[in-house]
Amino acid sequence: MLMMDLFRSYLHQNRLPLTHQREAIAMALFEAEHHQSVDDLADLLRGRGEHVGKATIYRTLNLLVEAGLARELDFGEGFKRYEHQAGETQHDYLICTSCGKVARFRREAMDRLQADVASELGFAVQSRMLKIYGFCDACAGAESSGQAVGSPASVGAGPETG
Amino acid sequence: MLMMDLFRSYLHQNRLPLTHQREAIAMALFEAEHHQSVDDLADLLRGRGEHVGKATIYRTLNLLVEAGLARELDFGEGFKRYEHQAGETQHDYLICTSCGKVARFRREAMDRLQADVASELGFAVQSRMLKIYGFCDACAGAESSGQAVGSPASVGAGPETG
DNA sequence: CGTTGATTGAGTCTCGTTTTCAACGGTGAT
DNA sequence: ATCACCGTTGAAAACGAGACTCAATCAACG
Repeated sequence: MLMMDLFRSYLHQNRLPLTHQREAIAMALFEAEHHQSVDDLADLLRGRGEHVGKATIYRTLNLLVEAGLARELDFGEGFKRYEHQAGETQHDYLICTSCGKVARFRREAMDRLQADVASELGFAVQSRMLKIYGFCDACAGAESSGQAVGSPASVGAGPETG
Repeated sequence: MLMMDLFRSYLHQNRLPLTHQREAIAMALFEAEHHQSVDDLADLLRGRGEHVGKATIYRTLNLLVEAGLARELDFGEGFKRYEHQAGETQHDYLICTSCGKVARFRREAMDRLQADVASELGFAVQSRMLKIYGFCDACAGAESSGQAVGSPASVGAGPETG
């Protein structure tokens, strides 16, 4: 697997040992289709009969992020999620504040806009995180749409409203 | 002050009392120019001779967010920040991963892009959070720019890399 | 193989945020 | 004004994600 080779290469070049645990954690993340939490990964590994401490999962995920092979995500759930970064181009997120569904999308225009703004304000871009919050198709029907001042404050899964 | 009136109105319509603490906290946030942490606000209030417990600050900030008068921000510092939402239009953020400086910007194109994507994917937008990470002018000079696989993993104030 | 130096993991610690609960205080009615 | 109702307050405790500790373990290289 390519991703695994890249990880091995990263470890080797930084004189870090490739342990059984690191391999198992990286494999689990690389094989996963969606963004995984640390607990997700712990469960997944336990299911495979692997004994891996959570501290090690945290440490290995940080390694993978440093290696550029994974990205850290925060959908406001109170804990982080991780997804592998298979050399894919940057993508952005739509998040349903009702059911929590996350959809990914890509727009060239977004990259251009980012480059324009950055050069204008004198920033050298490293990465970005765009999250658009709202209601997905399925959830749009219901919802009391408590709009700001004056309503019952029925905001559900309150996102990072910024 | 307009913001304060809106808050009063929100409380009244929801049959919630306007306490001295709530007024003090809201005032402090409304008067603040930049995004404040809970500790910032606690210090500020203490400096004014107001005795307000942190639990109350948290609770009042949540109220303000529900009222649509404040927004919650997370710049990856390990704690949340809040800024008042004075009916201003949506804005986005550039964050220096080296010194932590935060710059705000606005682009019409961003709103259009958001609307396009949302309608295309069947989402009803509530809000968004766009954070562009990179190095500001001042910090761009130094930095070993540890680029992904193979380098010393010298990632500094690692942002939400997603 | 043996040595070296980093990793592992169960448990502990940290710290932001939430909850608890008894005392307190707005608010609207009287 | 006064009262009663009901939500608020705040100190302390609880909570939870994530980082740290340290002795035992293990990968890697000669």
